[in-house]
This record gives sequence, structure tokens and C-alpha cells, in this order.
Amino acid sequence: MGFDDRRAEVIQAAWRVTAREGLDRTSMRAIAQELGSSTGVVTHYFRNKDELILAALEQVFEGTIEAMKACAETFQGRERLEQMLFLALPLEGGDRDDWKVWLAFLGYSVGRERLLEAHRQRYGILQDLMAQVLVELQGAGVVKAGLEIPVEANALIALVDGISMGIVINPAQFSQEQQRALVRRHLDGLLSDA
Amino acid sequence: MGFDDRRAEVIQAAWRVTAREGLDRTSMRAIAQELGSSTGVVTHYFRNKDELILAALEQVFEGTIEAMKACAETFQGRERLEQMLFLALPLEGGDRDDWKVWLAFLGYSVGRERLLEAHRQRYGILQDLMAQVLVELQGAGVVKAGLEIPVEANALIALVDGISMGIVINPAQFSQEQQRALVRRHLDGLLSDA
DNA sequence: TCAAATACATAACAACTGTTGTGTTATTTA
DNA sequence: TAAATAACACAACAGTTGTTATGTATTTGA
Repeated sequence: MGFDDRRAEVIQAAWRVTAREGLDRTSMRAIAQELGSSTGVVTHYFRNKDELILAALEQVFEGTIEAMKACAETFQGRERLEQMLFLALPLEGGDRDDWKVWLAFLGYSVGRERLLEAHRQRYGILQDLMAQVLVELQGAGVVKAGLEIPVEANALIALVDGISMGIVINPAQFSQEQQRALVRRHLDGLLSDA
Repeated sequence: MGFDDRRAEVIQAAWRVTAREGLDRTSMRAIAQELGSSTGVVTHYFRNKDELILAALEQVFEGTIEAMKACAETFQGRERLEQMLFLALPLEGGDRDDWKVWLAFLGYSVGRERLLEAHRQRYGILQDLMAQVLVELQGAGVVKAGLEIPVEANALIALVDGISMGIVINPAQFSQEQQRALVRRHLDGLLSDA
């Protein structure tokens, strides 16, 4: 087990503690305890807590981004958009933990311009990915012509964000099928009538 | 200046510190300093920090809820729905601070079932309000028949949440007019074609 | 007017925080 | 095999946290 693997274990431990107890209770000692080790491990792999937090944030983000990219290559037409968005939704219990952590990070970033900038950057990547898919499907005649693609990309992300935020607050708010139906209905407005 | 007025001042000080520096830096001492007083003031009006946080949360929520109710009584038909949702959007700079605080609270509530339950309750109030408006407008023939009203109410809230979350991360993400256009387009799908 | 309650200020408390330094094993490298 | 580096454990650090107790003016009430 190499350096990066062990480092990833630390990140995952931090992720678990955050999902379970919240980010402000994710102390160095709490992470070490979750690992079954001492704080020496944590400080060995990360200069300071900010670096650890950013690494954990990146892991949560990178996971879904990669999955969405894979989705974009496997599916065609309307299904490509649909599956990409479904992937980001908290359809099952496990996905909700990712959103818990994500929201904890975002709330923690309020008032910390450095962390907010990190969020902004990741969101930019997401926006570019969605916009790229939209443009491609527009070229194929699947997506309506005459749309403001960047705005539509942001709108799709906002849709998923809003649903997920509601789920974190109240998991019973939307059933899996209701989540999917909302996404489908939004997509109906973007796709060519043909 | 009575007890409740002074208490409200403490809450507003806490609100300002949270919007500026984040919830975890909103300590008793920071609030007191914002007030230009000592921590004795804070402890005098609130048993503990949780009670203060919940009070501040309630103030943020109550403000928009009351404004939305007033909106519901002033406007008719489609405009009623539109204006209520516009009210909750972070259209101007000031509204964004409310959303900052709201997101900071939500992130802080992750892993704290007691605070999450408070969020759930407030959201329930919002849902009921929106559902009530939808039912009324449905009776007037403005809103389509055959809709699942509770789900549609949640969807409207999710729409506003998603947009607002994006704005907090990147204020330049949506212009005021783009925010309004997204809400209008969503409403188009709910209203009778007539 | 005199006691009591209110509205604070101040200080101390123990608990917890991130960080740093030092010590101790393993593991690798030469 | 000897030296060096990595991978930890552990302890101490100064700072911050919420909470509580105690003190002191100020206002209120009878």
C-alpha cells in the first residue's frame, strides 16, 4: 500500500466523520480515531487541515465528475443527459451521504473566500461538461436550437442542487421516481419536439 | 427599548457575523464584539448557543415567509406565484447575505439531528404555503388540473434553492433576469394553456 | 425610599482546537 | 549491513470555544 493509497484512506475517514457528525466536528483527532490511529498519521499526509478539507472536497467532486464523463461516452441522445443528471441525484441512501458532505463543505465555506473559490472552480468544470454535452446534442438536433447553452447548463446543475438540498433536509421529500420525473420534465423543455 | 428588541439586536449581530465570516466563527465573543458589548449580553438573552442559532435561523426564515404571505394576498393569478418566488430569489446583493446565512446554517446542521429537524419544520411551512397557493390557483383555473400539488410545491422550492445555491457559490452565475426567466419557464409548465 | 429585579461587565473554567516537535519503529536504499 | 528515510505514536503548545459564577450599576415596583 503506497503513499497515495494511505492518503486516500485518511480522506475517506474524514469523509465518513463529516457525513456522520458534521464538518466542524471533523477534527484531526476525530479523523485519527476513525482511522484507528493517532493524529500523527493525519499530519503526516497533510500539511494542515485546509489542505485535508480541500482534498476531501476534491474526492467527492472528482467521483461524480468521472462517473458523469463515463456516462457521456456510453449513452446517446436524450438518454445521455438524463443518465448524467440521474447520476448526480441522491436517489439512494449512499448518495445522500455525498450530498451531506458536499453541503457541509459549502456551508463551511461561507465567509472563507479561499474555499468558495475552490467551489467555484469545481462548478466551472461541471458547467463546462454540461455545456459541452448540450452543444453536442444540439448539433445532433436532439436539443433545441436557439438556447443559451451556458445558462441552460447552469440551470440543469441548479435543478439537481435544489432537489438534493431538499433531500438532505428531508429524505422523504422526493421519491426516487419523483426526482427522475422532475429532471425528465425539465429536459422536455430543452429537447426538440421532433 | 424592551427585552425583545434588544434580543433581536443580538440576533441581528449574530446574523451579520455569520454572513461575513461563517457560522463556525460566529462565537459568543465575536457576536458581543459586533454588538460593541461583552459576552454577558449574549448569555443574558440566550441560555446557550444552540438557542441563539435557532433564533437566528427563525428570523431569516420568518422574514421571507411573512413577505411571501403578504405577496400571496396582494397579487392574483400567475403573478401571485411569480412574485412569491421572485421574493425568495437572491436578486440583489442584500438577499444574497440571507442565503449565505441560510446555507451556513444548513451545512452546520449536517450531523446534528436537532437542527436538521428545525430545518425540516420550516420547510414544511413553506411547502404548505406554496401548496395552498397552488390549490387556490388550480381552483381558479390558472394552474393545470391533474398535478400532484405537494410535489409541485416542493419542486418550486427546489428550483429557488438550486438557483440560490449557485448564486452563493458564484454570484455572476445568473443575472437577475436569468433567474426570473428560469422561474417563469418552470411556471409555464404548471399553468393552463388557456 | 428601599428592596428586588434587570442589564450588563468581567473573569475563570474545563474542554477542545490545529499545529509542532520529538521519539520510536519499520522500511527502503546504497 | 549501515545509513537514511518513511510511517507513525505521543506529548506539549498556545489559542479558542461555550458555559458559569460573581460582581456592579441601573432600572423598576411596592
